[in-house]
Amino acid sequence: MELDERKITILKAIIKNYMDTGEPVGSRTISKYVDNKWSSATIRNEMSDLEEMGYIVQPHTSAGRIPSDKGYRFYVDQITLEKDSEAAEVQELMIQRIDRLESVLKKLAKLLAHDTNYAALISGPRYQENKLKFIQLSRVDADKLLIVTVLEGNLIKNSIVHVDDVPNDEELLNMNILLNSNLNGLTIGEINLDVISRMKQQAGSHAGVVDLVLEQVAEVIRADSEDLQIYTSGATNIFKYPELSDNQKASELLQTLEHTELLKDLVDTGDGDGGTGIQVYIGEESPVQAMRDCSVVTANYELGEGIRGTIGIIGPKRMDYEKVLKTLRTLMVQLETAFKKEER
Amino acid sequence: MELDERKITILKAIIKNYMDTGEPVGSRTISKYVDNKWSSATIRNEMSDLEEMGYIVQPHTSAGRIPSDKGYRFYVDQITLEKDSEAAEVQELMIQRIDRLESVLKKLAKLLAHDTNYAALISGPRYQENKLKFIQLSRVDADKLLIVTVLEGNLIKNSIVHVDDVPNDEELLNMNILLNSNLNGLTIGEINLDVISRMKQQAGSHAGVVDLVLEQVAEVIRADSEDLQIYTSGATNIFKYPELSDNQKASELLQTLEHTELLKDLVDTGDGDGGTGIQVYIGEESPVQAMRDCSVVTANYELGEGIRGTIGIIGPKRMDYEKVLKTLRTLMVQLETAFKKEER
DNA sequence: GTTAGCACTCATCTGCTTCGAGTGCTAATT
DNA sequence: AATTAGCACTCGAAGCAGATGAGTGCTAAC
Repeated sequence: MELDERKITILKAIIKNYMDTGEPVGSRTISKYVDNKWSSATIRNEMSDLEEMGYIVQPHTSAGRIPSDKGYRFYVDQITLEKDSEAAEVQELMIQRIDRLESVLKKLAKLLAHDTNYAALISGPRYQENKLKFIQLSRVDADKLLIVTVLEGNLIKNSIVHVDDVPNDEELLNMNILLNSNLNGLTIGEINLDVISRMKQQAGSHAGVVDLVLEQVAEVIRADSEDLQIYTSGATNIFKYPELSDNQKASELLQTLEHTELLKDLVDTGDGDGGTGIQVYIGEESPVQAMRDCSVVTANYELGEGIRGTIGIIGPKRMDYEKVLKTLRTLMVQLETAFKKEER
Repeated sequence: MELDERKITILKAIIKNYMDTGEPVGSRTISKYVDNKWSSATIRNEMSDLEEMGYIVQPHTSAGRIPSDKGYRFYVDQITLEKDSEAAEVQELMIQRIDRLESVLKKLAKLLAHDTNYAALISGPRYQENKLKFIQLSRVDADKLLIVTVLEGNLIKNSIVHVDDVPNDEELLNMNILLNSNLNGLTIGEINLDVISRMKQQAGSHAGVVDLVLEQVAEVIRADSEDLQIYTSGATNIFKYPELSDNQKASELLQTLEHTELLKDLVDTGDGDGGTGIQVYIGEESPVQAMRDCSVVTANYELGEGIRGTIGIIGPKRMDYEKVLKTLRTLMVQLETAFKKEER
């Protein structure tokens, strides 16, 4: 059977109506929706065909139809086809200043959740290669040193350590030079025993401090590459959609959103394909079990120097794909622009 | 009427039973619970009295009784009286290393939620006086400066700024000395025009950089004192308690837990009274509207140098107060010990 | 090919009944 | 005087029957 013009119109009408109401939609509703262009009986016949073809389903015999995953998929593919040409209209979004990327991302997630009325998710930037760029030791207390570690991509980490034999100012200066000249540009794998023993030798009486510092640096780098940070926002928006908010489902979904490790399949896709790819997972397509009744839209951002992460929207299958896709596309542009500007 | 021995026994029995089951408890249940020491009829009479006195209520005529807020209050007061003498048994909790206080607190909340099966909340440390302790400028790129700001209490903040006229290494060294000698020990209020103009004068050709730095420092301090950080964990645990998990209530509660600003009344109490005070809010006693069906237990931690915050547990009114109080007490001790050790 | 008409299905709603846990009260017992 | 047995009563929960109505599929007419 063919998906002719009329079937497409009807399918779209069903999806649109269902998006609005969340209720199964019947033949008369559609008939009215198309200004009685076709009678309800005709619509019924077409619906019967559409059901046979798998685009719509009946929750039970005497109810209207709702779109199936396949139906949504068709709709989404249509949208992306149509709208890809249309230039993303840039709304004024307030990304004023990237003071701390992390906090900007959190705010962004909040904004996004509030704007769309769906749940938003954002993964903190992962840095492809954790190369050391800069290390600085300073004394902050009589017996404490502050270690500032800057990684490639301007990711900054601090730690404070207690030392027993505190170097004096001049020794500190030398040690900073020592550290930077030996370590800059290295990844953690490249800091081997050879490098370490050479440094210790050069450090002389303060070899112990070198050990401490290296331990901290290793910790910092490891922590960063292991802990994938994922922030969520607006999780409770799901209560706005009856089909998701029965107790069983809501609980499961919210629990999943609370546990970062369950979400990593959503943000881990950025490996191969390029930066701004947008994925739409409808129902069973989702890699996350608890989201089989939802749709998930994810977008990968990439902010130069290999800093990349993922932004996602989680909502009911009847989400407003058009709006979400557009919002995400716009956001990507803005985020990258803002970052470039800051970067200069 | 007097709360005699028997009434107290019965009241406690009702509360204990209700804690286990979450169902209203009847006279026969209690009779069995006390090994038929008294018949159900006697219990009924006593229950009638207890109801009149306001310690228990009937959800409806033909149901058993459940404790009222007043009943819980009595119970909790009893516990704290009895157990205050008992030394808190220190379980081995893994607070290995305070590398970043923030991340430790987050983990703690997670642990706590998991341990108790209630929702946990933790407020990031607030610093009483944001005095500057140390500032350091370094060049990290051809045209970018890293500003590290350490506040009293070893709170470290970083920012990276772009500058057009980058000072050379020697100038940077001088500028660091200039910044530290002028600003150390000052609060933001104390950095007035007088100080600023004096510094600019001394900075000579790089007065612009001073401006940039001061702007960042001000931002850092302001951001820290304004944004009260509150982390929650295990929010979805509330689905384990039927009396909280009907859709309306669960949604409201979860929404509240998502919005930091609604929680600040819970953590803001630390003003007057000393460090380790533990508060128990039962039902209507809670300062937060959405928690009128819950009980909330909060504890204030104080980690020297005026760093203080709050840890809280949110659960059903029939929470295991004994366990929660004990856990929190233990935690406070551990947290302070771990911090002291790190501090040395 | 389209549509009107009609019998049929089935989830939802309403009212009714039954069931039983639990109460309060009274009278008997200790 | 305190305790207890006994009994009538209350009321939510659960189950069932019928009414309702939205929506369908099918057939026959246009």
